[in-house]
Amino acid sequence: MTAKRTPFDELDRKIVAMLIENARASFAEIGTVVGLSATAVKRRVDRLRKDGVITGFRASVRPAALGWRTEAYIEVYCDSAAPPRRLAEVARKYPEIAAAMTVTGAADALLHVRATDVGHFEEVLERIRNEPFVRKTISYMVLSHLLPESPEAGASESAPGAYADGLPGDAAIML
Amino acid sequence: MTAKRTPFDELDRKIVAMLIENARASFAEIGTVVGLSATAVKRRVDRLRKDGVITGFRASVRPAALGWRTEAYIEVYCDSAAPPRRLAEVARKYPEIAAAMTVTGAADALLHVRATDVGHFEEVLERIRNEPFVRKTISYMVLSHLLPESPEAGASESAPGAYADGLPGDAAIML
DNA sequence: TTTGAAAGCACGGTGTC
DNA sequence: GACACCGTGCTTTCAAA
Repeated sequence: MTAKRTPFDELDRKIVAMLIENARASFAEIGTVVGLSATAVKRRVDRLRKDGVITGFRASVRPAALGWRTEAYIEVYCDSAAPPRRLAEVARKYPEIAAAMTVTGAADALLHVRATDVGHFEEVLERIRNEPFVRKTISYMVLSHLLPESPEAGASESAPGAYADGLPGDAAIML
Repeated sequence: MTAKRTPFDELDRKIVAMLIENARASFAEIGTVVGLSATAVKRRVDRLRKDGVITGFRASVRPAALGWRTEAYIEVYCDSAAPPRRLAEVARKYPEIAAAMTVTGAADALLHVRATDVGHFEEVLERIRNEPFVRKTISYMVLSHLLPESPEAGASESAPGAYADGLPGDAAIML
């Protein structure tokens, strides 16, 4: 069966789903659930990593528990002359920027920013606004999360989503 | 020493930083780096989990590799009579909603949505707009990411941030 | 399948309150 | 004495060839 080299089959789906829920699950444990030997599971995991499906294994941390208590989204409007791509350099420079992307709509880009408090956020915002190609910004402070503060927050998180076995809310999985 | 029960010391900081980079690191490996025995490391990790600092260990997955190729943010405007809190129920119902939060500004809430394609997204948007208390929505499609598609995406992710050892871009850590 | 490594657990030791 | 923390030795389980 599967002589045609299936890129991503049902077994892979289950394995990925399990690793999203618990990245420290042993190969043997995964194997008993999906009906494979530990060795076979390892081979598949290695392949999934090599193919870029699984990009890493990381601990999920509650930002607030570590002092990151302020969160905001910033719409960035750039000079018509400067490409929003230049924001990538800025985003890499500031660790407070958890995500940066170009978007449709009036703004050129959207930044997801984390800071320890409002004072810290103001300082970060000031630095961004001082970038030469930034014309204007609009900030939206996050007041409270309506979902189990998942990965979106920046950390990957628990939250037993509900898309088959995998969960977009958790790890953006289709499965 | 440390009789006063330190909530989060330098050792914890290092351990968390290592686990964010690699959730599958062995306790012994962590121990040699931070200068502790494997047993001591395990005890601290157990404590960090119990205290809710570490919320889990998860595999990071590239959403596009699994078919989630469309991403958007949706501003939601609610009826003045209905509290945006009711969005929490909606958010839990739809696995496509990766994050939902109340925000400052004109909108009542901001949703982070993932879908397989534009057609899928349209369908999700339609369901959200049909919720009785939703008055209006404005969608911002994500065109491209300017950072290594980190956790923000929904999955927790790599992206070698640069805040001391921990990285907000990665796991929103203060450390 | 086999061999070395890691996890898990009970014990004993030490310093502070 | 009552924690809270660490380390060692042992057994079971797992990973890697």
